[in-house]
Amino acid sequence: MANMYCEHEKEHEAAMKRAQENILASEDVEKICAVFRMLADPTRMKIVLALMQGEMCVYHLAEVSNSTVSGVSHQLRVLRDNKIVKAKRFGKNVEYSIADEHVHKIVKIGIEHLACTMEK
Amino acid sequence: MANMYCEHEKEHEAAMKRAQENILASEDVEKICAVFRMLADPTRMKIVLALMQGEMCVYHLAEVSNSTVSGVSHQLRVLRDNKIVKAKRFGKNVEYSIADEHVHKIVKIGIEHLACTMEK
DNA sequence: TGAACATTTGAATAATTATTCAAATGTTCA
DNA sequence: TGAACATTTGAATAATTATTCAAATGTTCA
Repeated sequence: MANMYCEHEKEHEAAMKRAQENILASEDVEKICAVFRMLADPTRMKIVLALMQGEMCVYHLAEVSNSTVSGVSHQLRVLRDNKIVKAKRFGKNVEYSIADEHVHKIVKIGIEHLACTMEK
Repeated sequence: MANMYCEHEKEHEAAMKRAQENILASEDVEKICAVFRMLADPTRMKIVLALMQGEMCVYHLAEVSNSTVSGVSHQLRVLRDNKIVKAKRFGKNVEYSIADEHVHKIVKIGIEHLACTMEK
């Protein structure tokens, strides 16, 4: 075969086709990113890691994440908007919790991945 | 019990303790975030989604992600630095692939989570 | 009702980061 | 060696976003 771009051109182009037919073609890429973007900030990650241990109110989350109540509340808003956490009011307090089981799974695998890459 | 902060104070403080004893106390929070930060950008996510279908060189990745070769190369560098992808040179070309199985898992669960939250 | 407390919100500021363009580096092959 | 091509790199610019402070809203209880 003359004029090859690279040694594995056939396989690469087949993979490209699969990728284009797949989710990549859709407008969902931005939405998938948004899920991970929620976990990409230290304050939000601390909030999520804390809530993985149990439900908590805003004041406690501020303390545990070494942040201010206002700052945590801003981040809780975006976490709520992106369905990472959910809120329930109890009187003057609002109790936050992890929105669904996928969040637990994702974070756990992220930690596993990190552990793996560090031990090498 | 007089002077309660909130109805579930006991449970919340227990969860706080667990969180503080846990990973939260360590300096690893930033490192965990870094893993997710890699998946939080559309260009990088397109690269990763493409590579999940098979190995590819830079030129193909630029095409499939609707980006420039230079832009993709910049992103490939940070993906490599964070152990999300790995590179292997074949003559003039560099073939990229997903670094390990955790990356596949994380992205798949992210997509599942999205699907779940959308159908509600 | 109004005082006390918990949470949320908006606007401003500072910091982070993706993209772009030009130039450099690596590799093959005649 | 040097021409051709693939990839990488550095610096500059533009855009995104976390944090902060002040003010607003929600809720309880005397």
